[in-house]
Amino acid sequence: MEVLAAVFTTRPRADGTLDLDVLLWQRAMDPDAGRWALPGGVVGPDEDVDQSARRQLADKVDLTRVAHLEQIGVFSDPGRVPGARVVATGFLGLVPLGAEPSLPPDTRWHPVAALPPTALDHGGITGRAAGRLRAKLSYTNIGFALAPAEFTLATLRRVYAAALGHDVDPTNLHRILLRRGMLEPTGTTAPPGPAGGRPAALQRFTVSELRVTDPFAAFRPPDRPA
Amino acid sequence: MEVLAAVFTTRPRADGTLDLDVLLWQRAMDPDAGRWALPGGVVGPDEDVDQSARRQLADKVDLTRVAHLEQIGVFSDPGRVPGARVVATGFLGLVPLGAEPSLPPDTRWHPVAALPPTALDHGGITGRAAGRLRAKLSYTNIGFALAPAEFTLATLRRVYAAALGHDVDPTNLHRILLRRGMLEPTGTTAPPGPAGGRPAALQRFTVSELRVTDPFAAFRPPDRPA
DNA sequence: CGGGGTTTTCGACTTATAATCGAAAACATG
DNA sequence: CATGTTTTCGATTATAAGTCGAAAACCCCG
Repeated sequence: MEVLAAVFTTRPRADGTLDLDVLLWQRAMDPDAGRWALPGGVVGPDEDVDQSARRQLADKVDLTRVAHLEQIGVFSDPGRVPGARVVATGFLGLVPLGAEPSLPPDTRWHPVAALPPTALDHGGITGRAAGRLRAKLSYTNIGFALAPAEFTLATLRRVYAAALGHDVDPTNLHRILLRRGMLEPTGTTAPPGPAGGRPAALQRFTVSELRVTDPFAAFRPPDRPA
Repeated sequence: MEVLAAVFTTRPRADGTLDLDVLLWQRAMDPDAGRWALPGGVVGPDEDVDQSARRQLADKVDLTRVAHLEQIGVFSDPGRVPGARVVATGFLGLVPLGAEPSLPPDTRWHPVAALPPTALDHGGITGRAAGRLRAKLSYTNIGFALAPAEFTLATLRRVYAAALGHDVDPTNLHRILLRRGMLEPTGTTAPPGPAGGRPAALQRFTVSELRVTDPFAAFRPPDRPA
């Protein structure tokens, strides 16, 4: 029994936009030596898989500030690794923008849109994790785990755009997150950029743990509060 | 490594409404002798957990017509069972209304709303599975796995009401499922009940595998098709 | 065979939420 | 202080869901 974590963050690109990256380390030994793998390892006898995933990230890639970590599924194909059968629990992890830890050698962030050759089934696990992230961005407050503690709406827009893979409308983003009570202004403003312009109000997420908004109010009972 | 499946179906109650039930068997041996447990068992060396769950259901409770089966998570607390640590993968299974198989002795359907004393952590797993079912009813076509092949809108309403735990509006149910392209009329009608009344048009789900409707179109890019 | 009772179906309206657009606000620079 | 830039927000439109009630289509009974 092992755990494998696809840890994502967004990192600045040259053109000012952000890129969705996943943390991978390059295998030195066979099988799949030279290919890139997800961090993880064997689950200890006195920990559950969630604790184990946290521990492995701290131990192996010095990653202690994972803002969110959740199971995405069990990968148990008998042939997923050569030799004896190893069952893996896959995780989705998120690190806020700008909170990247110093990485050990052989460990690097890679753009999810252009993965290097991946080891074993780690590419598939990464894809599943990215899909889960994209889905949850639209009906949960999971953005808190990708955004910095305080941020401008323009920054949040770039974070969402990077994770979703398409541009988002800033008016909608603001109004929807406000309506759901996920966002609130800090009261302070960020200094304007080099080109001037109105200074942006700093925002924060109201809660820093996963909250689900009713995906659909559909079929709602007559008397239930909205 | 074991699998445990919370298999649900809806069954008629005396008052004409439906009840959401889960399949449990009564343990004869310790630990937790006499308490009720989820069907499942140890994963074999040449099968993955999904195949294993299907096999166990077929072998142990003669359940071959599970219309839907999906992972809901890994349960790995070192103390979840006495003795050596056993990691379990939990599953949500669904059986259509009226498709109940003949059950082995010691195996019975129990109302989810009033579970008998459950073994180990099986009550918690059942709760998680029920929550997943309720969530997916509102943004997927998962109803196909609870409804018969053909059904009237009134029946579907009762199925949804049982699974969700609250009444649903038939007009909304119809219009929403139609709009999403999940439902279509068969062209035939069901005979009216003993009290007469307009005969109901028979309906069916258009697809019989899980389809997710965009939970939110939120943040949609300007040019993406709806 | 026509009226009253029953159930289903659907149109019409209201409300809630999201998408789009553009103008106003608030700053920097020359 | 005029001009350019970025942010913010109000106004409008579009889409989806919730609510209501009437019409449709059947039964039974007198």
